[in-house]
Amino acid sequence: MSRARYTHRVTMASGAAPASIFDVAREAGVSRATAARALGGYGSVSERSRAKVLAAAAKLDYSINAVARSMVTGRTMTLGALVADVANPFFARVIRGFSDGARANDYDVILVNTDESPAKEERGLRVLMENRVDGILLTPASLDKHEHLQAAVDRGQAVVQVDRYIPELETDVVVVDNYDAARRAVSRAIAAGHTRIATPEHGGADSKQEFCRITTMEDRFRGYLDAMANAGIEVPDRYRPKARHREGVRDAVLDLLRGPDRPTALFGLDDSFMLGIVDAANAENLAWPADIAIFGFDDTDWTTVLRPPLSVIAQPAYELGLCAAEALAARIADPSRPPAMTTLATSWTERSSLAPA
Amino acid sequence: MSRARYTHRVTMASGAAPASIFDVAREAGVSRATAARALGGYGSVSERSRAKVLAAAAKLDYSINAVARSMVTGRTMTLGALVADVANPFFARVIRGFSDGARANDYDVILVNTDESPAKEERGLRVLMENRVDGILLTPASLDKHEHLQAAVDRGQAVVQVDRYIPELETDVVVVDNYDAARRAVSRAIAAGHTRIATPEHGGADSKQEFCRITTMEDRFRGYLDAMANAGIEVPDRYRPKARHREGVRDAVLDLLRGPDRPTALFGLDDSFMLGIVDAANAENLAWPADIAIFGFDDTDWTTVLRPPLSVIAQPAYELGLCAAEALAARIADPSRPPAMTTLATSWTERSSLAPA
DNA sequence: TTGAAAGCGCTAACAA
DNA sequence: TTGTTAGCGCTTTCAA
Repeated sequence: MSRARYTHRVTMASGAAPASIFDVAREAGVSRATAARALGGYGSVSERSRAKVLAAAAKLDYSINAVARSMVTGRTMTLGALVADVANPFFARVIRGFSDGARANDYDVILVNTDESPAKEERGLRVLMENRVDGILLTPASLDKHEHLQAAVDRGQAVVQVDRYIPELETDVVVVDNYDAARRAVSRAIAAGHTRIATPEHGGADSKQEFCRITTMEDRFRGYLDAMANAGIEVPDRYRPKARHREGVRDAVLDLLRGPDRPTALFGLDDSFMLGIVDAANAENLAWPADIAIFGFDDTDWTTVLRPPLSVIAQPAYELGLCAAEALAARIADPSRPPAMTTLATSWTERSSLAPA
Repeated sequence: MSRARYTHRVTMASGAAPASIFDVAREAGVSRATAARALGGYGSVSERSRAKVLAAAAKLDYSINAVARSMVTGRTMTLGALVADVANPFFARVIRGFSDGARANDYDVILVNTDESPAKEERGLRVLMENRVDGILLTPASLDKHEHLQAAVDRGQAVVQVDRYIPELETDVVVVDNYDAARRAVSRAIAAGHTRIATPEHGGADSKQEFCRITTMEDRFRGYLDAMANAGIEVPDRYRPKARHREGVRDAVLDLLRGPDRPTALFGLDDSFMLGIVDAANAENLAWPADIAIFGFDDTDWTTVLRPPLSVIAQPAYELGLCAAEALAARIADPSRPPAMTTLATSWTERSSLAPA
């Protein structure tokens, strides 16, 4: 019986067990159900009861036990964020947007990093599902390995893919127009007079980690290739070295800059690629745009601190996360609605001239 | 009776309710207790039973319900991160470290942003406590308003303060040696020959948000003042304009650069201050270190992309979060141990010369 | 080694 | 409007 429990509590150290709804009900002189109704704001309660309950709750410093509530409602009011790496500024902004969107819909956010590793992704997914999150934001680690994701979706887990996506997975998707953004930016450079435009491609070996294909990078690269092709410009293989990470890109670009037919423009596929490109230009003592034009993805803080500031494609990272939260909230409310793909617009900000010297 | 429930389930859409430990037990032909012991790896179970249970679990695609487990164990194996803003690269790295440290101790992380607002902090704290997190990482929003934090600590909530702290709160603390780092860096600049060193101070009005004092910024500023005082250099008021955010700092520094007695060096108290300082130097077309020396806090990506790269104080942001997670794990394991303050070392990286022209 | 049964704190169906 | 009661899925005594 409950009595035993309360007798027990008295013998415990102060503050050990927080007041339960039972305590509040007793203090207020009503039943648990009435107390729950008053505190939860559902059902009907008389003004008098409500006042008594609220007073009792305040007196006892009552804090609802969300775990117990989840137990019976079957909903945790929690969303999972399974992203590559919060320390990456882009994902950090996505998560901020997701967090705000979740909050606006009364959800909390559990964060798990995958480091783009399918194995960690699988582990993280399991953890989130064990915690019975109501929905999951996912930036899939790999286009290829995703049986675990398929299994989760098959089980009915609400999932939204963000930034990149696995086409086979029938989930909501929130992305930006990567292909178009890249194609338009490169076309802009071509229109400005460039023909020798190089773009380090995402890929290549890495001792630490297997390579995982990502739609985002592939779409952007396709945009580059198509812009060049549309203009009738051939892209020599050496203008598209495969590289990863700031350092790898730096080295690849250095090779390029020191070799024959030096490109007149460099296009960066994301923030780390841009950093590597600028590193290489700095190392070769090239000024932009006089010696070389630099443009590419992600309008991070630092792009405006350079002299001159870089021309960039800005992604609505925050909105990506915000939309993802809204998509999940909508799907949870109506699981039967067909999966939707939301494509947010990027914006092109031309700062330093793109024209060749 | 349970039977009713299972009859019910059959009529539900496929995949609606995941298998419970009851289902696994039935499938394996053992009791719930035995199934739980086999699955949870506690108590004693015969090899034969264990095998049967594991096989049944695999067959039913069983996923333990962490909510139900928390209900009975009284632990959620979840930690809360109540930080200013994940989108801030510094906090993003702290959170990454925290997340890794949590994972290493089998905890998950719930993330809540406070935007340095005591009101949001209070709300976030309530949410986390309602979710019965086992511990909370906190970057307190304000030195002044913290009754809610005191209440949480009084209730026995495990808390670790990170980056900055409220001395009155008896909790574990993980910070860096802000005062020392600032004092040493400024002393270094003085030794290099500077006397006119200006430092925008954290403060001033903001229409959007009330101002909140933070130990971190105050410690750093004290370090600057003491370094100057120790060298017998007087700091005119105009060398310490109050400012906030990149833009505010930029404007304040512009004033300074355009006025009389232009400083020969600028010290930035954090990443956004550094950005504002560089913005101002760029706007005035000043080159560093020839026209003005720039140095300060946070070794972010972009400080090495400038030409020449900036001299900076690097904070172990990741380790800050990692240590916080360890501190919480230790406190949860032994709530009676006395609160400890961990101070991590910063490192000074001198890149561009600090010497005045 | 196993099983029966109590109960964690809450919600929700039903009855009064 | 209120109270009674039956669970949610799990862990954990206590017996067998």
